[in-house]
Amino acid sequence: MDLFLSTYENKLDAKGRVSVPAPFRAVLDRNRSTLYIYKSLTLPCLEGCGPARISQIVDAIDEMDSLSKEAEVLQTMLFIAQEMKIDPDGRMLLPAEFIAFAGLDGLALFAGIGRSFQIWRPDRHQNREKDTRQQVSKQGVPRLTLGRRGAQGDG
Amino acid sequence: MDLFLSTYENKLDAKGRVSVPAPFRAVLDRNRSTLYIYKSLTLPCLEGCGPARISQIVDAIDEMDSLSKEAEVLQTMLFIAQEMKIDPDGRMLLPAEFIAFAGLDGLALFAGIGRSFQIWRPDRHQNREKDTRQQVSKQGVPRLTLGRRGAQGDG
DNA sequence: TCAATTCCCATTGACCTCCATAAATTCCCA
DNA sequence: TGGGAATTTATGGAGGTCAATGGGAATTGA
Repeated sequence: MDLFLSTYENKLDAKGRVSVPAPFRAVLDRNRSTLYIYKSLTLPCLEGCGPARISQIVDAIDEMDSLSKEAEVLQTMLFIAQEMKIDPDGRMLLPAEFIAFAGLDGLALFAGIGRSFQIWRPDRHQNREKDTRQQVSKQGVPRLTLGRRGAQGDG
Repeated sequence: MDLFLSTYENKLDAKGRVSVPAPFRAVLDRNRSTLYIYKSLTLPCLEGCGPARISQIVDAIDEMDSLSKEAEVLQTMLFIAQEMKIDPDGRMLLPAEFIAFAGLDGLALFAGIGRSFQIWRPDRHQNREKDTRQQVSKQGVPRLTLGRRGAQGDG
């Protein structure tokens, strides 16, 4: 199974170019997938995904009342998403608006979270892990039910 | 996957000409599709799509009582739609009525929302993203049935 | 003939590709 | 097991290409 995992910290040059971590590129190449980046609706970071996730959103919109609040949220996800072209050296060009939104300043931290990944300003991400550990020590961890769901063909 | 995504802001000149964003043209060209523009029935913006979307509307009308109010609404979408010619430089000529309807004044913001796109006066559109983020912070993101095995590996 | 539209050309600037270097990792062989 | 070579990756810079845009000429139609 193809997954985005681990974290990588790469430099963001003055033009807004940043290398997509090679392991992430490998996942995309394997599926001949294009890469979509959008500003998170809930966190101060960027998110990246492949076409499958985009298709889900489009299909979901067609199923619902296109004037509902829910549909509008999903439509927002579409028009804030951008298709990224990866150059021959494995870099993508982040629009200035995205850089500003995530507060990136010369560094970009890629955090793989399974079927998608996030791009953080490194120091913000550090706080995030710390905060999570604090919360866990207070409230414990969520239930993690590793049912047979995950057992289906992974290879 | 042929979809309209992301946003682009182009200039509208004194003749009413505006460049159709190259990625949108690519989608239309790939399907040898003509472009249709019409005034939104519900929002102060224009909408654009290819023949496939028009066909969906036509089919929907055929399914319903042709004398019903609902059919009349959908028929309205059809007779206000105009086929756009795209000149050799990738521009279309917006009718004065369309420009006035959307309140365009020298700028046109194209917002891709999947199988269609919208054309907004930029300042009107800015509020939409902001409103959506407020909505999300209150209500959360709509459920996207992350279908079992929606995993083509990249989502 | 006038007005509106379509086509053509030139300019600008953003984007993409190419090249070159440096660092890190992997591979190979002793 | 260790060291060195080869490959891969990350990064910086420069140039070519293409999209966007403005202006004007040619065409069309009333």
